[in-house]
Amino acid sequence: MNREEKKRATRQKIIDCALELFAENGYEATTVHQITERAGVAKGTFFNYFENKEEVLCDLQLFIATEEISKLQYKQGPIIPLMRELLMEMLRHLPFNRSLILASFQCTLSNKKLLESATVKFEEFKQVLIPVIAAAQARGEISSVMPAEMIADLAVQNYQGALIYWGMGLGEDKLSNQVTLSFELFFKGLAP
Amino acid sequence: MNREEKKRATRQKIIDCALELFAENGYEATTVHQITERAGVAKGTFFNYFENKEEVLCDLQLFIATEEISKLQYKQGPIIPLMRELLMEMLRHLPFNRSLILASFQCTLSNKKLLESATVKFEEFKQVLIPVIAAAQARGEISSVMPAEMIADLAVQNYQGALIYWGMGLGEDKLSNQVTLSFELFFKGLAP
Amino acid sequence: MNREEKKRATRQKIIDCALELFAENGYEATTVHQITERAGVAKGTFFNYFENKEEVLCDLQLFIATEEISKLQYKQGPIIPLMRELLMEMLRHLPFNRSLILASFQCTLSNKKLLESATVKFEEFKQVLIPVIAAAQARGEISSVMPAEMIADLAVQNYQGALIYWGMGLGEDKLSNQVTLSFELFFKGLAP
Amino acid sequence: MNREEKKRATRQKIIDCALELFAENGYEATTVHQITERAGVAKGTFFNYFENKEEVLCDLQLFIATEEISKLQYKQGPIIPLMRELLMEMLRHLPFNRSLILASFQCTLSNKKLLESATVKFEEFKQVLIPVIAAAQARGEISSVMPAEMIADLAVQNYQGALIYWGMGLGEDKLSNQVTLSFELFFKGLAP
DNA sequence: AATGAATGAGAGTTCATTCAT
DNA sequence: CATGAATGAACTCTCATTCAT
Repeated sequence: MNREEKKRATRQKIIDCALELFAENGYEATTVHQITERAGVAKGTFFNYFENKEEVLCDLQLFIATEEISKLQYKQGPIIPLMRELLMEMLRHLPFNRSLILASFQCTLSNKKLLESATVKFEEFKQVLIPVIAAAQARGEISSVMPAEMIADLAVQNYQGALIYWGMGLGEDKLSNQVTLSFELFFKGLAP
Repeated sequence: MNREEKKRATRQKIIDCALELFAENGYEATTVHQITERAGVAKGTFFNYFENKEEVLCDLQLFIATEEISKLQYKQGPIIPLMRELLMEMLRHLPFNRSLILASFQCTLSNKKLLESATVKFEEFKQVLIPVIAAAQARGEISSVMPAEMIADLAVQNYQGALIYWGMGLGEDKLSNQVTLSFELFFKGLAP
Repeated sequence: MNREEKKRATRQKIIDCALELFAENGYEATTVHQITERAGVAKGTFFNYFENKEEVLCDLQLFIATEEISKLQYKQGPIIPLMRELLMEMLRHLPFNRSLILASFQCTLSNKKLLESATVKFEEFKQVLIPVIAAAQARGEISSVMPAEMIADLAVQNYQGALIYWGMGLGEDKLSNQVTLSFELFFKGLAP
Repeated sequence: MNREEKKRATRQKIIDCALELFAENGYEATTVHQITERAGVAKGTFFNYFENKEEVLCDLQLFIATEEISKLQYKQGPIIPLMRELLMEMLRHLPFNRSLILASFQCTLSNKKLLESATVKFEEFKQVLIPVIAAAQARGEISSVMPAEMIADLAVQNYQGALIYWGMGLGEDKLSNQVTLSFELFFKGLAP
């Protein structure tokens, strides 16, 4: 392992331990000392990699895999399998651990910047969905009773709701089942 | 205003200012000093009313009006109007303010006791819903493809999801619209 | 019980509870609130009787019954029975409780005024003893190897030592036995 | 001075200043701020070395040099010179300063753990003395009127009594004289 | 005389951050 | 680049004391 790799490894170790601890105790209650201790580095090392404690948050994976979403707009075909595929893809980027999901949420809510950024991402998600939904409506695949924008809103809400609900320890055993189920019902409701 | 009333007023003032500040800055970032300053009392006064900072949280209204829910089990009639009525009743106990809703969530997530209590409440909500849903299925009002428990799970998730989504500043202008919309789609999906 | 008596009773109740608590937790660790709570009065009442917390200390019985001591100088006869009588008399004014004795000491040491006053009292005790001892030496009752002042010093030290030692839970079961024993040996050492 | 030495120096400086201040104002009345101010370090530094304020006490020298005492049991010869030697050895470990002695006592009394530990040490001291005294009685060096245990009790009491008495500013100028004098009389009383 | 809500200075303690080594 | 001792602002919480009732 050369110097560059070692640095990346240290950085990642810190991030991983940080999220672990955030999941256990919450963002505010977690101290830099705890993080470095678990990561096996000195306290000062933390500040060689991050300007301040808040900055680790920005490196945490959020619930929204922006890249996956943006790919959606170039895809074609019936909306339902498309959405299923997208959801599965997004879930692949999430931790398969309830408290980690919840911790991500807690961090997001406890930090103005992060909350803002999450809101923006949701909004982007929605903007990508709208034309896809509108097209599906035009093709008669789903009901046109509601405007596409409203449906997009409900879809995003549905996605987020499933995540938090599951993160709280409720619902199906596997997150993917919880999300799948939610969207099954969702699309049934949208049947034309 | 006599002594007893004054006491109650002081206590309420502290609670109100606390929630306000939690909504602005989050629970952890809010200091007791800020709370008392805004409430116009001395710092020590806070601790005459609450054993510690954490305890104010317990006086905060959560998203679940347990009493309203438990009434549900004694009611009769078609499930959809019943649920609509329940939802409206529950919303009446919530603050009509996005950041207050979000702050409630943040507080819940930042405090183990509160999180536990919220989870329990959701579970109770679910348990009340299950027989109501099962009965509606028996009467053929809603689809029996999914077991009642699963539907109950999705209903609670839907409720919570709408609240958070709206709390983040997304969706409809009015919370009640957001919730109504969500459940409209939800019940459409459940059509037999 | 008339008004005046009631006042005295309240005052005494406060003093008693205070010493009790001092014995349990020490002077500094005892709060006025604890005292008034145990005494069954309101916090404010404490300050109707004492200017401040420190002042209760002054009302506490110390280890030295000054009055008894001063009587000594007018008494006559062989020194050993005289001293025995004095000691027994002094013990009668002490609490028969190890932790109360120890608490008295702790209070004395934790308060400059009280320490000063205790030192003065010991000095007075010594001054009363000196002529008595000198007279006994002149009568040949006790050894003249040591000057009277030195003997007086050792006597007072002996008295205090027995009290503290017993207060710590060590030595004889009964305080009077511990003191008697100490002085028995003391006087044996002083045999001419 | 390297890093490790500097650490030890800082720690010792804090301990020294703490005891100084305890001697001046007592344990409870001394604040961590005062200690660090006098030691010339920041307030936080105190807590890098001690978990809390109470912990400095544990580093304070008590009145009983346990090691010296335990050596006693392996020594032989007439008891009186043996005891003289032991006492002198023990005094060598004590501060030659009245208020420091008194402060040690006050700290001991103001802290349950410390009091317990001091009582245990006194008890140990006694247990070491008992066989030594019994042997001396068997050899006819000292009177057998009192049981060895009782004599041990009085010896320990005598030692402690001399310390406190001298600590209060009374008695001989030098502590060693006060202790020597006390034990001279003590052993005279024990003459067979 | 008794009450107890209000006060606020000040206590112990925490912890993100710095910087000399 | 890693270290960890030092920092000090800021925190929660305590409590003797006051004073309107």
